Amino acid sequence: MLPPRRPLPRRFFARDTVTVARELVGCTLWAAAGGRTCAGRIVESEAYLDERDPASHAARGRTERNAVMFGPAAVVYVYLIYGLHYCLNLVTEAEGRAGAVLVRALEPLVGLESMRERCGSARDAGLCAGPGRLCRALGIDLAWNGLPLGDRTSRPVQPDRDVRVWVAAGRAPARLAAGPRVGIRHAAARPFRFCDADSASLSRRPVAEGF
DNA sequence: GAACCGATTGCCT
DNA sequence: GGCAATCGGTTCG
Repeated sequence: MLPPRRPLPRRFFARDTVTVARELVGCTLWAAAGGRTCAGRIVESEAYLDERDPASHAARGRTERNAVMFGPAAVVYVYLIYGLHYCLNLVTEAEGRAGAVLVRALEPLVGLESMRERCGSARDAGLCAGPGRLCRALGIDLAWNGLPLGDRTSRPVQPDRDVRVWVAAGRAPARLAAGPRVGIRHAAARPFRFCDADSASLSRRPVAEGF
């Protein structure tokens, strides 16, 4: 049985970033590239705020890289990390206030053949377990930055390449875990990471503390 | 400008 | 568990 496909409205994203991050767990992320459509259930997310959040790219104001975080909600923010991986974020909040949710892991649902092809050897449950792996599995790169969410709002990234990405409803987790964000030093205590505690596709296990 | 480090991953011991 | 890969933003001189 196929997962829900109808896109969530922009107003879902134009809210408090922590609320959006929490409610995204269980939703379905769709991504189409080069005529191949993939989807997965979001099982792990993290909230990144504005100047109030030292761990956020927006902590020190607007730059060329983080500009989309300050724009309208329901837009994709993609950036290069460690010089070799991409991270997918979904912009939140009203226009003018920075905010985004990092999508850290998916349970693969649709297009597993394409994911396997892009990722090489990995168990199916681990194809999208981690922000970098997820982008690789779905074919997401810097060219997607600034793309509005939607199943019709495609953008010809290159003459022969057309991409689209959106989020649909899904199956809410039975046990939603919250805890500190992964791999950050500043504001490390804030419980801005959310995940489905029972998923086999997390980037890492929830730590006992705070769950 | 140079040095340092990051919202990561995969391969090494 | 340790560490290299590899680039851009930030900080410091």
